[in-house]
Amino acid sequence: MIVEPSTEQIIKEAAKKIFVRKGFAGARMQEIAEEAGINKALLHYYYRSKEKLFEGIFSEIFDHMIGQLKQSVTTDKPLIQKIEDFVDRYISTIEQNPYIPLFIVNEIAQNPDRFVEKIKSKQVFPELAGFFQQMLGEMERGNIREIPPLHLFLNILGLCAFPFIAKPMVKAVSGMDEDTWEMLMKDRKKEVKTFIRRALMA
Amino acid sequence: MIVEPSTEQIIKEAAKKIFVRKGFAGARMQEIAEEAGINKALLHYYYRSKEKLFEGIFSEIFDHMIGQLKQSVTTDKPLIQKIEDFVDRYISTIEQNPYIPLFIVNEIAQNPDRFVEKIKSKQVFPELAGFFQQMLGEMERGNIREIPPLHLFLNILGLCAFPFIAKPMVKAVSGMDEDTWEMLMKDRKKEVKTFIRRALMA
DNA sequence: GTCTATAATTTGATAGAC
DNA sequence: GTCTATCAAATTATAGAC
Repeated sequence: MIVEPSTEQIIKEAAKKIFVRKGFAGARMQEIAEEAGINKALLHYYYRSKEKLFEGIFSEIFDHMIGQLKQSVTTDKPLIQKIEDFVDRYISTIEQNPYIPLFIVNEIAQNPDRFVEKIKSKQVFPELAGFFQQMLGEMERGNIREIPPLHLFLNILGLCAFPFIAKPMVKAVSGMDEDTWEMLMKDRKKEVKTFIRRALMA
Repeated sequence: MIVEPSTEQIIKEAAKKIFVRKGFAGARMQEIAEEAGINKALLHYYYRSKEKLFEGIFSEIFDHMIGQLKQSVTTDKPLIQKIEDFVDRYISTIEQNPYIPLFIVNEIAQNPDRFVEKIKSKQVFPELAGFFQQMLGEMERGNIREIPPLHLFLNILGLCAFPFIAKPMVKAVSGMDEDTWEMLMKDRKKEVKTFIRRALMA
């Protein structure tokens, strides 16, 4: 049974697409309306303002990413496998939404205060603390090499997310075409996992 | 002998500051004028339009970064030392201009075509090709472990740049204050170099 | 060169008919 | 709910005096 999407849903999808590509400052209500196949007035009928529309979109996207992030970290597996699950899941998520990481990082940078409160309520820190404890435990037991957990976490995030954040720059600088890029990314999960494993294993 | 900066130079500095923080779409000519301590009309007197002003700023910043990048890669040193020099230099450069990486990546993402031509003239690819050849050589000789050069290069770039690109997000998510962040970054060069060395050495 | 004042354009938001 | 028409504010750009 196929339900056709409500106007509200159509607007949300259109807004998501435009906001994610152009950012809040660069997005135009007119463009969102066109993308949705309606007019500007209707945008304001459903959402009172550009600000409110954006707020809804951003929350949805951010919650989804945080949710993904938590899932891999919360399981009961041994550290190395947990890290590799994290890499697989995180890169898969990004591959499906390649513009998202740059979008999130950018909007928070533009307006950090707006998000501090929202994020606190997400309670991601306890999960991370557990993850870090597990790292420290493995180091004490000599199973992995010494490295401050936060640096290791930054390394993992960076190895996963950076290529997608920097893709337009890398392609421009190297003159790489889209096919070559895709071939490169096809191996990315494997290469990242190998790189991390080598760095951690004594 | 101290020469006081010309109005043109003052404008350029002000514009750089505002553009880098807000991006092209988010920056306002009024704000740039205020930052420079002049009025909007004078901006248009020296640079014809917002677009032209931005173009000049971006080129200068981008050229500087590419120049830094090339320097470390072009020397005659052994690979591992070349990589470690690169990390030191790159992170130092970023620390002095923490907003630059996100700015560059973002503006290229917004308007890739604008830069393809400009970048080609920079001839960064030959230098990179030499760097990659050196990597392959070291792998053949068994001095470092096997890894596709482009992946290794992405890893190095990501490990250096990502923390600064994601700083606002990381701080927001973890509730970290500025002092703690600075303590973390104080060790960043060392941690990155160690991580890479471990991953490469058999 | 630098300013004030203002034009021209873009853009978010609303009024009101259907 | 959806549209057309229009307003109000913001923003880039220019004219013209000094």
